[in-house]
Amino acid sequence: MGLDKIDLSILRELQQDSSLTNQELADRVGLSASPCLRRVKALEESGVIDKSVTLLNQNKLGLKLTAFIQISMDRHTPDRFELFESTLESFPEVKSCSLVTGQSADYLLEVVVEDMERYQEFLLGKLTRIPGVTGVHSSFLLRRIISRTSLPLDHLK
Amino acid sequence: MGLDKIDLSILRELQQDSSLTNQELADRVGLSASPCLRRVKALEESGVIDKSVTLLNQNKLGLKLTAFIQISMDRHTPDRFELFESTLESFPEVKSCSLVTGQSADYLLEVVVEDMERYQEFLLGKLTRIPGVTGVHSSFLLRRIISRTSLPLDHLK
DNA sequence: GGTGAAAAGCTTCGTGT
DNA sequence: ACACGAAGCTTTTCACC
Repeated sequence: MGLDKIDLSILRELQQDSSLTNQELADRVGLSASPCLRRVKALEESGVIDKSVTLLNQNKLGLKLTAFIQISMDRHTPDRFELFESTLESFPEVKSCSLVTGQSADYLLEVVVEDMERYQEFLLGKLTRIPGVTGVHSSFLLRRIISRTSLPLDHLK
Repeated sequence: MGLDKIDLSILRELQQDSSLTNQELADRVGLSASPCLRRVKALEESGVIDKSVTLLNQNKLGLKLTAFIQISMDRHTPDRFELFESTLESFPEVKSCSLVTGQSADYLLEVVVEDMERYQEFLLGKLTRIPGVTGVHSSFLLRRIISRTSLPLDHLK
């Protein structure tokens, strides 16, 4: 699964704009249409390309509050984790949830809601009601400095 | 900027797959091609739709380590922040960087690298060399439970 | 919101470098 | 492996209803 310069160039372009036509993409990476399409298909086939999605503007949708929540559990047993994770799946407010290492927390969540009132409802009405959740530490997004959907291809050999 | 049922339905579909043809999208939301395209264009025009991007598979690219880093600064002065933020922009390892509230940290970073050795290089060679960076607390991703590129449209009126 | 026709883009060949 | 070109098809983009 060796990726050459051109493959990386294709990935870089598509990471920034998946709505490019094959012709435009071919021009940008210095190829003609057919080999370009071949490469894209191969990248999809190999799984390097996962999928293409449309990103929405949170603020325009009225979702103005982003919170990062660190959560610790009382016991580290499989049933605790399973219940927590399956419950979280049903909460639309949860943008991401990661099991992480560390003494201070077990899970790291990113939650998106309309305002502080909704956040409070989420915290008290949903999150802290899950059995096993003991520590909850919230911090709120003030300003997004960097948000790359792109992966760092530059420092790959 | 009122979004009706159909608009939300369009956004839901595109958030999951931006490679849908207009025809397929129209079928899914129960519209014919032209009004469907009209709505999509309007959503782009209004800025609700930001852009479309291709997502890559981190592991297949050899980027196997994700770290969450909490950073605190010695002083909260504009020049400190500006230098930190502009320096971070040049680090390809940084997937996201957010200025956040809280006593324990000022910034929250998500960093993606190939392995622990690269991470160490990033931490010692790059991050901690930025003036003003005092506290650095890392935790590492064990397992991704939820990762939605989608925003929660379900609980919008 | 729907229809239909023209324009543009994509796919898949084959041939040649 | 890539470039080129043409046929056949789907999609997009307009008019207009």
